[in-house]
Amino acid sequence: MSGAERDDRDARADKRRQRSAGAAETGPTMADLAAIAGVSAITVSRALRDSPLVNPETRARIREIANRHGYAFNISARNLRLRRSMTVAVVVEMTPSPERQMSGAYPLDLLGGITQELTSHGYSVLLTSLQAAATPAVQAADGVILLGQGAHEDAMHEVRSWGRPMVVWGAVSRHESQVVVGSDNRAGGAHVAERFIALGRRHPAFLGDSAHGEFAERHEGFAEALARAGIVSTMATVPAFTVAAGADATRALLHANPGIDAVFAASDLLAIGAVRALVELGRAVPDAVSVAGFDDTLLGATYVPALTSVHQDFVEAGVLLARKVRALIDGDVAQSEMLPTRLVVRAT
Amino acid sequence: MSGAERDDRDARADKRRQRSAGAAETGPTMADLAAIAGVSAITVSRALRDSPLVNPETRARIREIANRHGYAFNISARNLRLRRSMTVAVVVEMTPSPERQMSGAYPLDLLGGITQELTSHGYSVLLTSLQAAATPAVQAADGVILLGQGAHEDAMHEVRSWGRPMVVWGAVSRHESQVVVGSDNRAGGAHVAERFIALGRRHPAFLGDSAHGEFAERHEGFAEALARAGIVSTMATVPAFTVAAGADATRALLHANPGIDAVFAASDLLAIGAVRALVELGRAVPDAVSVAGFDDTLLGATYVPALTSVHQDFVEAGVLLARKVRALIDGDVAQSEMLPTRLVVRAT
DNA sequence: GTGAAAGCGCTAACAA
DNA sequence: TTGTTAGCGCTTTCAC
Repeated sequence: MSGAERDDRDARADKRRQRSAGAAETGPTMADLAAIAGVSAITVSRALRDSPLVNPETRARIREIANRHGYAFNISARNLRLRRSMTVAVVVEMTPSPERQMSGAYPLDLLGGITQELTSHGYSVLLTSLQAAATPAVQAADGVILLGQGAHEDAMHEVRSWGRPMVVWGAVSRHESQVVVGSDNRAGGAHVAERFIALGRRHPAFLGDSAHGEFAERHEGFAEALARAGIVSTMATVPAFTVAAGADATRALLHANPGIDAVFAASDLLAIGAVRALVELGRAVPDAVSVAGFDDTLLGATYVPALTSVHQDFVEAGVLLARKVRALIDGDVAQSEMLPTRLVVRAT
Repeated sequence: MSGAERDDRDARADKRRQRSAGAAETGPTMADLAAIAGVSAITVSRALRDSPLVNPETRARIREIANRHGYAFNISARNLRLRRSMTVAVVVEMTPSPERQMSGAYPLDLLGGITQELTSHGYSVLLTSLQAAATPAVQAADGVILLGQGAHEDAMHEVRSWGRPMVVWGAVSRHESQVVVGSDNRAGGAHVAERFIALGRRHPAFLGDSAHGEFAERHEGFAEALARAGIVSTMATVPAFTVAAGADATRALLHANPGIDAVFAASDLLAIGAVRALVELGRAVPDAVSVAGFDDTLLGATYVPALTSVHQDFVEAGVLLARKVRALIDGDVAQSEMLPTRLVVRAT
């Protein structure tokens, strides 16, 4: 580095220091690196982006200088210039409510898949709750992924109104006009039905709530598969998705229908409630009554008796969600998609 | 709006369309609003920020115009100008490993608290895994919150090397030089010890791993409180934090020390493993052997028998973590802090 | 109470 | 292969 160049750089830095007294120390800019390397700023820009336009030697030299001077890329400047944020907002329901109790770490797996896929393609993941979603940063996101359990129609409309590419996690069949990624809830329900049939069960019941899109799909798959075998199932609606609610509903169910010999619960939490109530009522599980849950949670697998449950792959789902927003952002088309489910047979 | 003004705005928009053909449609800018309102851009800027410098009527008018024209704030421009990102990166271990299995939704609660506190103060939450942490956006964050279980020394050093304000979730006593927020693990351990003592237990054991900072704290609090009562505890180290590992370690423990009459496991998962092994070995829980876990997970509370466990408030912890990075970012000081824990007595 | 000027750091477009 | 020019949209002086 020549003396003149150093002077140049120092002068710049001094100027900066002067202008914004007290502001955060900022490192060198591309212009600084350019001055040091004796090239123009645009060449630095190209070199750092591995543009084929720049001479390999020049690039190597610039790279080296950047490293040596601790150069930090200014992403705001790029985003301003490029008019995109390279950011995807993920809207999650994070506040657990009694009615929508978290049945495990599943959103975390979803988030893991999303983050993995997005960050490896240059995007950042902006985490928001629906309540705090209307911030400028979120509005500026290039795309939105909407997670959250339940009948989140409102959330969907709200987010859609932002006019950004959007992908939703949930019940595929319910939202034709959206790009939705979800598990094949129908097939999951059918798997359970088939198992109940194979076990010779004749009076199965479903524990859940049709207002919840994914639960409704599970019920449909279940009821249809049973119907094909000439079996009619009973529907028991729960007011909440907790163990206690599952137990209460099961007690009521058996009071009204003492002949029930199989229960398919829309979630593992409800299933555990069902097992608990059944045992209390003196019905042996699984000898007298079979039980199956949904989600294949650690909770269910660890419970005694270990719960038979329908497994879904949340990490894969997260990756898929991320891929689809990316496609949408790039102006490509994206289709809704269902991930396969499989029944994990355990003790119930 | 006068014809001339409309022309102005349209001209601008046309120009924009021309320059960046195919680029994303961009809405009006402050300059556009200014032209429409017949004021200068800086007045619009001030009005939109509720600056007291601007006449209330002018402000109202500008606000209205902004709304009517669907004005969207450009956060990249502001950040570039202000030289900060108004962003906090949250580094989470999201990929569950056999050795560090997720024992519940706790990081989600932490994330919930963090997001709530941060977004309500104008910050965005940037979600990253440690693997993908070195992206420009993360590097540009105004602050970093490091989550993640276990002995994450490496992660800490890595993140600290970025030179950003940083706050860590974990074992407070282990990292004097960092700002750490954690539960009062020692007190938690002591609570369990006191209960075991009150129950008349004389041969208690700890199930965990001292290499894990938080676990070590739990053990210390436990052992010290017991020692004060003249009781010596046994330490059983587990190779992993899973139900199976907890069960194996418990079997080995009882083989070596048949007289064990109480087990304090460093996590609920391990505790469940302990209960399982004890029952298999014909030791009644809690009649012959008392068991306590840590985290007060849904998993433990739902298990049969319902697990006695030490509760920590993760949402509150998240809020605290967020508050401390904010303080650090603002150039204030922040101290490490421990959150109280409490013992939730259930069936074991 | 309002405005003019200037520039944050980067990159597309168009030369050379 | 490299450089010049210009400007993304915002806000901090400093002036009126």
